[in-house]
This record gives sequence, C-alpha cells and structure tokens, in this order.
Amino acid sequence: MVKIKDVAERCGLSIASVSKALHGNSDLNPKTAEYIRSVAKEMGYVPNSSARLLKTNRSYNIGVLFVDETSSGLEHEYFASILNAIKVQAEDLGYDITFISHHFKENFLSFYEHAKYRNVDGVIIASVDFKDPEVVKLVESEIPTVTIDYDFNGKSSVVSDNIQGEKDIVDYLVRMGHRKIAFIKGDDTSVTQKRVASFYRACKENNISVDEQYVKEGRYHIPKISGSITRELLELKERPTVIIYPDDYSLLGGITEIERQGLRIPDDISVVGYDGIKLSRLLRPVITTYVQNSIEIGKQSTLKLVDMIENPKTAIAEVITVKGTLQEGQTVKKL
Amino acid sequence: MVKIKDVAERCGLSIASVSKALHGNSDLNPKTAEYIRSVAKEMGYVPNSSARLLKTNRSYNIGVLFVDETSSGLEHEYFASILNAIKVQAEDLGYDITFISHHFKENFLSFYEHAKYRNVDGVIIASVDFKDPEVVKLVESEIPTVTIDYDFNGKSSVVSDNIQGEKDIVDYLVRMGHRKIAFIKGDDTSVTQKRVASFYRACKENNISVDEQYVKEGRYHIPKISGSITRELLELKERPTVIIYPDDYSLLGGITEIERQGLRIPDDISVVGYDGIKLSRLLRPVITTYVQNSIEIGKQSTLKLVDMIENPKTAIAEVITVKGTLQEGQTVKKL
DNA sequence: CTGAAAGCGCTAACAT
DNA sequence: ATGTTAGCGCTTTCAG
Repeated sequence: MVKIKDVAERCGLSIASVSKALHGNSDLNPKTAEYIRSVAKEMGYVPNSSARLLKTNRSYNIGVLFVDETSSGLEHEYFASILNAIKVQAEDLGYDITFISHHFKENFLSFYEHAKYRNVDGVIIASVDFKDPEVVKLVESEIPTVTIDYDFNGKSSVVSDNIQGEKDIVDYLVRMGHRKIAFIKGDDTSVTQKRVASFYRACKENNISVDEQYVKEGRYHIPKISGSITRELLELKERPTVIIYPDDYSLLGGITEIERQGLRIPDDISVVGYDGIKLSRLLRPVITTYVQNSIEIGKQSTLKLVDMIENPKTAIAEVITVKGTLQEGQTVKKL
Repeated sequence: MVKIKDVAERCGLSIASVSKALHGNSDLNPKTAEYIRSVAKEMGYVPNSSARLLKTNRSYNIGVLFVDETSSGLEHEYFASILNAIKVQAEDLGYDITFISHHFKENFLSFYEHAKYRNVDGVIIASVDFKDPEVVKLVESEIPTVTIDYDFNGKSSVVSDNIQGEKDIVDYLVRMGHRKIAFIKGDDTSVTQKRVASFYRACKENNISVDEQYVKEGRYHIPKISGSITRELLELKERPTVIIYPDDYSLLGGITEIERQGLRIPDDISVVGYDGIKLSRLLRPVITTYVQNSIEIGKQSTLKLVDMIENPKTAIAEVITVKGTLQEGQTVKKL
C-alpha cells in the first residue's frame, strides 16, 4: 500500500508538503504541489479514510438505519427507491453509506453504539419502529439524524405528505361522484394516523358523513388481509362504491377478491391505492393511486443530514414535507 | 468519547490490560478481565473501528458494488432481495456493508481506489457491466471479490442456475403439450447467453426444431419493448402457442398487449416469465415463472466472500450455482 | 499476570 | 515555501 510517506520520499519532500499538496489549500508553491500530485497519481496513492478520520473526526460516511422487521425492509419498493436516492445523493456530496445494524457476532451493539463504532457523521433512519428505545436513544444522541416519515419533536425529518395525499384522494373521489367511500387503514403508525385523520377531515369538508362500517383496520403490504377485508365490505347490505387501500400491494389483494366475486373494476366497484409502485402503471387497468415521491424524499433527507453535519451551528432542525401526486388511473368509475 | 485510556484510568490499570480484557484472549487474570469489562460497559465504552483498523488492517467491512446503470439497480426486486440477504448474512458474521461507488465531490475514485480508501476487506459485485475495465481491475486486484451472476475465470462467483432454469421451463412447456415456443431474449449478457443456449439445447432434446422467427431480441425490464415484440409474434401467420419472456416485468408488458388484442391468457396463448417477483403470486392469473432464489444467492456470496477473507490460504475460488424453482401458475394452458 | 512502548497513516499547529 | 512533530485510539510485542 502506497502511503504519504512513500510519495514524500519519491518527491524528496516532507510528508507535510505532500499532505498539503493533496488538499490543495495552504501556501505550497503551486508548481511543487502540482508535481507532488502527479507523482502521487503515478504511484497510485489513495488516502486512507481511517487514518484521516482518526485525526479529523470526520468519516464522510453516513449511516443508514433500515430495519427489516420482516427481514425485508429493502424489498418494499418505496424504501428501496428512497435508499437508492440516498445513495445517489450521498455519492454526489462525497459521502459513503454504511448500514447501521446490531453488528452481531462478537458483541451485540445498540444502534447508537454501532454508529459510534463506525464513526458515521450522521444517520438517516427509515422503516423502523420509532418507539424502539434504541431508536429513540440514537435520535436523541449527539449524532445528527434525519428520520423519514416520522417526526420526533424538535428533530429533523423528511415526511411524505400523507395529509395532502389522503385529501387529494378523497377530493378526487367526490369529484368522480362517489360518496360511499370505504377506507382500509394500515398498521397503527404515525403515518397511518395522519392518513386516517385526513380522511375524516376531507370527508367532512365534502359533507360526507363517514359510515363507520366502511372504515376498517388493516395492515400494510399484506394482500391476503386486504382481500378478506374487501370481502367483508362487499358483503355489506349497502356496499361502498369505492375502497381506498393502504398501499398498492393491498389493493392488488383487493382486486383479486373482487374479481373472485365476479365483480368488475371499475364498473361494479372502484378502488384506489397508495404509493405508486412501478407496476401500478404497467397493469391494466392502470391503478389509480397516490404516488409518493420517494426519490425526492431520499434526496432531501440526505441534503438535510449533510447540512446538519457540515453546518452544525446554522443548520436548523425542521420537518420537510414532500408532496406526491395523484395518478388518475382506470380503477375509479365516474358516477 | 470514552476510550480505552479512560477505562484504564478508572480501573487503575494499563491500557494494554484493558485491550486484552476486551478481547477475551491472553493471559489476564479472569477476575481482572471481568472487572475491566464491567467498568467499560458501565462507562459506555465503544471501540473505534478506525483505530483498530489502522493496527490490524482488518475493517470487518464488506464493500458492495451495485451499479445502477439506469440509476435504479436497487429498484429491481431481484437485486434488492439479494442485497437484503447480503445485509442479513453479513450482520450475522459481524461484518458491515458499505456501498462502493465513485465517491465524487473531491476527487473521482475508481471502484478499486474507493475500496482501498474505505479499507473494505472484500467486495461483492452485482448488477454491473462486467466488461467495464474498472470492474475488471477490481476483480483482478488483491482485494477478495465475489461476483454475482457473472463468472470471471478463476474467480469466485455465485450464479443463478440459468441453464437449468430455462431447461425446466422448456421441459414443462413440452409436458404441457407445447411445441411452438417463442422466446424473447434479454440484453446481451452472459446470463442471457446461457439462457439462450439452454433454450436451444432443451428444444433439441425434446425434438423441437426451433423456428427462428419465434426467437426475438428483447431487453430486460422494459414492458413496452416486450409488448411490441409480443405484437410481432401475434402477427405471425403461424402463431406460437406460448411465449417465454426474459423476466416478469416484461411478461406483464406482454400480457397487456395480448389483452389489448382481445386474446385471453392462457386460453388463446400461454406466457412464462422469469424471476418470480412477489407480484407473480399475487396477480390473477398466478404467473408461471422460474423463481430465482435471490435470498440464497445473497447468502452464499457473503459466506464465500467472508471465507476468502478469513481463510486466504485455504479458501478456493469457485463458482457456486444456486438453483431456482419453477412456479407453476395459471398462465400456461395444457394443450 | 500486568505494563511500557512502538507504530498503523494521517493532519495540522508550529517551526524554520 | 517547506519541514518537524505530536498525537488521533488502538493492538501487540516484549519486558518486568
């Protein structure tokens, strides 16, 4: 491994000069600096991030905490897309990404300990149980963090606009003539709470009195569950004219059930999803869904975190809300 | 930050003793060691991986190279699933994961340079252009690597069994009574070449003379392209009875086109995919496809890489082939 | 059984 | 404009 010392010897200069040349700054003779750089390049010199970190206390490494409760956080298209956007933006800013975990084997580390162990400059947190004491500890530590889709009071976060999203859906349905609107909730998280509240408020604004038997407790991403809830809804004496699902996968489960009952979409019943997975555009009919802007969410969270890392004095904690868009597909009938 | 020195002072012992206690080995008095550990824990001591690396030259960090040519490598379910499996297995072995990239901003680093810069112990490479000189350089460097779905002569790799996969599909179709089999290729990669060769061989074994107009050049993951190729196939005087697609997304594009022509699946024409995305089981009809074992692929590549890292003398370079399974869905008609 | 000390590669304050 | 040097936190050899 070629190190600064090697370059210095080859140049017949001190290691300090080489270090300075490599950083561009300082008052080195420009020609000397240029010469040193050319020699360094020729010798294939690559700095050692760990040695540098030891001196500077900056790793240019961002931790990403994506817990896969079901061991598959990354397999959710929404999160995979966010992660990819984080990766792209971080690379652009000169940061690398390391997953934060429990780092088993030797000794179990808490998320906070792991972040310290790897000296990450900050952590982006998504798809976790935000009530987990370990997560809370990390967020409240001295390490800068940005949470995605969860707002810790006084901390920075980037959240998808679930309030507006659910409202856009309801407003659209009303415009399409629907008033018997069924709503299937996802797991009880803050995201869900916002969507539920927004659903009720939007209905009220449109003078729709929500029929409580149209509001069901469901789960995210489990087509079987949304399928059976769909059946319950279809069995009601007074059937809803449209069902809002918690996500596109759940909607697919619903579609399967609806077709099994011999009903047609959207002629017999309309359906709306959430997320805007790629397939929502590929399938026929094209799915009507609220497309979350996962790329922007990943990008903004990275920008915010790096801002906090590089400008600890001036960066302010804030909640950044990212809007999505309603994709008007072919699964909602005009009544 | 609490460091070894702090713990040593609190214990009234030397830093050497603390270091030894923390590692369990050596000939420290067991009671002293236990005492030191309890103090360290109480003080919230967490080792510094960078300082340790500087001495030991081991980072317990694995680089992962996933290039997103279309900036979306991670959004392909197959690769997202592999990555997740790598993450889970690495964590279990006490390794962390860092993405290898070009690390822009300051100075552009080649993949090899980036791997050195971060001192990763090894790199897993997937979803890249394996002809890229940079990738070749990394693979041929002193850094241990495992490539996924590409076999560099004499290097370790984990590959999905594309030969068997394509053969299983053809054999199944023949058993179902099909002989007019159309085949749409993906982009020209080694994976595709294997599938194509296997397709021809399997046909031959089944005494089917392949009609060349049934074999088309396509692309992976672009439903529009597979859709238009599907149309070409449907326009032939002698239509095939079944179309094999390069992946499940492409199949979806084909289905859309087929239904647009007013044809029914599988009554009018049968279709087969590749990959086994989650949706292939959710949709109706359930898609007949070859399910790649992405979890096993991720797991095996991590195990192999760590084996090479930890046993450089005895670990042998090898190609590990991971079998998949044919998912008999409802898109192939029994003739 | 415990401690002293060298040194991993680098940065930066301070000399020269 | 260039060089000397201390030291970041840790492991490990060698002494005691």
